[in-house]
Amino acid sequence: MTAKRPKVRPASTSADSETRATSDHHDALRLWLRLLATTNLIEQHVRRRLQERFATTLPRFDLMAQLERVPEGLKMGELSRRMMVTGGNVTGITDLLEREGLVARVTDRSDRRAFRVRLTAAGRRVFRAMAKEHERWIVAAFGGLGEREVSRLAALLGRLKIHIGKELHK
Amino acid sequence: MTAKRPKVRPASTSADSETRATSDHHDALRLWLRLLATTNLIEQHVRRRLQERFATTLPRFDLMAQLERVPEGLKMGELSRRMMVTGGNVTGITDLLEREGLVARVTDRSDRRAFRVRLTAAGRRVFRAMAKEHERWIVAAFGGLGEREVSRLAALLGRLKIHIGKELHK
DNA sequence: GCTATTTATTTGACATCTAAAGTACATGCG
DNA sequence: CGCATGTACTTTAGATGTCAAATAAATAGC
Repeated sequence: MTAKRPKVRPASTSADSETRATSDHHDALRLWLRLLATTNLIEQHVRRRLQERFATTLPRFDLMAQLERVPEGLKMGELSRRMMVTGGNVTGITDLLEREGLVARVTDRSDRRAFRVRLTAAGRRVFRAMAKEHERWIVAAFGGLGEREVSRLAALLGRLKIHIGKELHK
Repeated sequence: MTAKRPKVRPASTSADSETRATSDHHDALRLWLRLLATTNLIEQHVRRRLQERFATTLPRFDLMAQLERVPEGLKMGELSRRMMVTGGNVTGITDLLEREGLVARVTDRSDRRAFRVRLTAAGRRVFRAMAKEHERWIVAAFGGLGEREVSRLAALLGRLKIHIGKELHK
């Protein structure tokens, strides 16, 4: 494992399994902090721009993004599942978007408890403009990486995500 | 830009700049969504465990982690900077931790506007227990990756982070 | 020494979030 | 039919977050 690259490790000389485990721990922690920091950096960037350019927020953008792919609209529960947030949360965001006239709650004929949330014409128009810029921001954010690196990063994250999925049920 | 690496791309045959640009865009977007999803998965996992095992939250854990390294304590502003959150936010979290007896506000003799926030003895004890488990969770989360992959991922994220830093000022 | 500005923190108003309780409708089953 | 249970959403309470305004103390400049 350490064989391939006989890198100097400044802090620890010994290579017994005890020490090894410990530095692996620190590696994992450091990696986690870096992953978190990087993601947050991009996320904050996107939030700020959404605010500056469109006076809106990430959760609203996300909700609209879900709706844009489904012209008939989605039920609250469906939105909640797709966005991986609580129902109460979806209620709140939908309220605000409705107040802004970007989405509408349409009563569901087959189930009077439920309704479909859909983008309004204005909502669709606004979303398309936002999505276009949003994509530019993301492309710029990842512009420092070459095509090779992008696919490597995607592959590593893919493996990580799958492992976490299994880990989660313990 | 694209000139440097005339790599073959399995999915798309045409290689004119228009098509290239478009699929790069989608690659970047997909990568971003995966990065976000992976990070959130781990983060939610940690939050849930902190709640179950210690009836606490990630921001409180983070604040205590900052304090643990500095026995003399840190001023609110310093905490705010290190945690990369607003001052108002730090005020709130500190209030709660103080209410729980885990940190204490100590008046600063040299500046009557400020004070130092420090871990109490109980806070230090509790934090050490949490940190120990926290590290185990993280190690387990990244357990699917080998040492090689960990350092590759760290390197890629490092590059990304640096690029974003520059991008942010535009 | 005194005012103008800056710095440290708190407060207040809002937007997200979650978890848990409440409401209203749907559905299964005797 | 008529109730028991389940489902779809909303509501409420509490913790995070942000930004902007309010306080209070330190410091700069004249």
